[in-house]
Amino acid sequence: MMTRVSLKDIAQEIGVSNATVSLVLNGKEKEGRVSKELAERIRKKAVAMNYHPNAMARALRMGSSNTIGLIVTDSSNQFFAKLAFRIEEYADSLGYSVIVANSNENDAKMERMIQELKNRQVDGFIIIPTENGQGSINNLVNSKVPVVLLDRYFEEINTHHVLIDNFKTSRSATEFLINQGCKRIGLIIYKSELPHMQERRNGFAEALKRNGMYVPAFIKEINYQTIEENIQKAIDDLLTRIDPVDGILFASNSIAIHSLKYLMKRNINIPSDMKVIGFDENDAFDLSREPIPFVQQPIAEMGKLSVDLIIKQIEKEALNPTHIELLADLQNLPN
Amino acid sequence: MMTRVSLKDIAQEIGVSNATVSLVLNGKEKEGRVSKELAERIRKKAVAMNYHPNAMARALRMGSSNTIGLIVTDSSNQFFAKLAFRIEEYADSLGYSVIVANSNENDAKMERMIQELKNRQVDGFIIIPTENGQGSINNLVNSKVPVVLLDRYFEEINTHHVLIDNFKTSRSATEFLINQGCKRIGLIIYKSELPHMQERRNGFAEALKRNGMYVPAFIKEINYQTIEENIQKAIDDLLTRIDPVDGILFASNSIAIHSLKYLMKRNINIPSDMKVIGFDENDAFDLSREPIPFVQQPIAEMGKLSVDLIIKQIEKEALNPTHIELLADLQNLPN
DNA sequence: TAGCATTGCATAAACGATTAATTTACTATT
DNA sequence: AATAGTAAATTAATCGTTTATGCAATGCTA
Repeated sequence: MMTRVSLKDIAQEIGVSNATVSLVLNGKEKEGRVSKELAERIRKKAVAMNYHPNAMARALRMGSSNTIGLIVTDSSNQFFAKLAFRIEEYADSLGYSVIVANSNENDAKMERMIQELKNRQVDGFIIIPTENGQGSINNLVNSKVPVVLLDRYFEEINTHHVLIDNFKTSRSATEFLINQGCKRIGLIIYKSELPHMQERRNGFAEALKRNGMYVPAFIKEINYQTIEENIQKAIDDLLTRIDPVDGILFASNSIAIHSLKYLMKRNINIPSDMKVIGFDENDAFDLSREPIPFVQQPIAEMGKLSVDLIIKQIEKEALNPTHIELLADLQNLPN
Repeated sequence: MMTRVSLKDIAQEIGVSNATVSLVLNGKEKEGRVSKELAERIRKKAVAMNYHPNAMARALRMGSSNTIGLIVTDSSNQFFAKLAFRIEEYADSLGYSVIVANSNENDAKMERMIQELKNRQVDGFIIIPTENGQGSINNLVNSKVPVVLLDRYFEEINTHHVLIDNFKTSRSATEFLINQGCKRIGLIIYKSELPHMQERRNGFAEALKRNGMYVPAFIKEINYQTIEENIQKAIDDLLTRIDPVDGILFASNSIAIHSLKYLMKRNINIPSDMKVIGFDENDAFDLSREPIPFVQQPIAEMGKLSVDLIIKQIEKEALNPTHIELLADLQNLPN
């Protein structure tokens, strides 16, 4: 590996101190009072020698790295993948790099990733927290590390967060099914104490109660780790009742995908036999027999807002916890 | 931001030099000859003080960071997203971190990302190169930076690469369509000089020639940047001929998705009106009216092999360029 | 022409780790 | 008792930056 060009190399070539070179290359020649001609010579030399600053050395010295740590639960999930992509894209345009880590919905791994990213001197975190990751997040917030929670949050932790209004969104998704003529509507949702899931659940319940259609047994809670079996069982349950459901709301992207696969396997026709609506966009929703209606979260905007929030914290220090709740559209609705 | 605990802090607390602390925490107490009791005290203290080494300082001093730079063209594409996920997962199990960057199929951005990752002292690169990124890759290889090309490669650059046998795979995908009874088979493929695309094209042609069915006009080349319009035009062309095609091979994941959406819009029924086969898995393939046959690349294995290759280079230096070509299965075939 | 400000640059410490070289204090050997 | 050997630690240099401080030389003022 060819040895890299350092400040010192430029300094030696020109015959000045590396302090001078550093000042010039950081545009501080005014304050540093370096003569125009010398500054110009240094800049030329830097380009000629193909100099690039060592980000590690700089981060070490400065105590900051112009880097944002992003922790998602599963970067291979299309929703999070797009979110990560947008975040990287926008942060890049503002001169920040992003390091993405996966928690796999595992609290311990999230904690480990936080530590790893801290070791890498990231200036702040955008995090999609895991179910019981409250402690880890709390530690971050208490130690004044810039944090933005994304897509999910904790009631007890008063920090910045960006997400959609899950209650309203879920309610209107449910209302959509009602308007489609469904009489018995089921919900497949993660068993989770996280408020964003609770709100999806509550929004669902609210819509049904308003219409006198609320049946607790139609709500099926499943585990992330055993999603496939749980979904099959849930659907079997919902279908083999005396009063089988005629509509289902899927409370997440993965739930929707797995459910649709199983419904297909069971030869249930959508929407003639069963009407459904899912969360978060997926190519599959557009390509199924009939387009599958879904809740489209404003991914680019969520990404942009969380980057803005994290950078504000990084650069200004003081900022009152901002809670952003965006509206989500329903897509692929039948006309 | 609470100030982090450093080696020096531990050293001061215990009243020894930081050299001693460093030796102990790196398990070099034997060579450094530190007494058992002191070593134990140091270790205890480190845990008690919640010490975590500063990765930047270490990287700066050591000249390496235990980090792999991964450059993909689009991390929001399901194929690359899963690849990245597997790579991160496996590298993590070996004690390496991965930093993922996007090139957006843009040569200049790839070059910029290479530079950024270099600045971050990554120890090696796994890269899915862009169309004209040959120069950038060549520079890396020439300066002895560990590199593994993934999914694509360049004829002229003799470096490590991991990909599938695109010729054979494409040929058998085409043969599948032939066996399904297709008489006029089209191909939608990126206009690209990259050998992996050429091979997909050649494999396609080979299968047709063998069966006396080769018609150059059935091959439609499209641009990545204007994929949507190009695909629509390509499909329109293929369908409005005097001899319209009755089967299409899609040479990439995104091509397949866009094409399927358009075919659906045009009300072409698959597989009754038209038989197709795509590349790379996608949830959408399983959920469409009829499951869409596709070439399933061995993603986990590709990821694992490229990580192994890059780490071997990082740790051993000398290693003859290894060219790995894996076999890919056809999935979702009708029985 | 002494005094003072300004210009133009160099010096050196610091960030947090690693490690070769050195020092110190014993113990063992002859 | 002198010497050598070893165990246990310290010292100090180093990685590549940034930046506060120092120090000449020059210009300006009175």
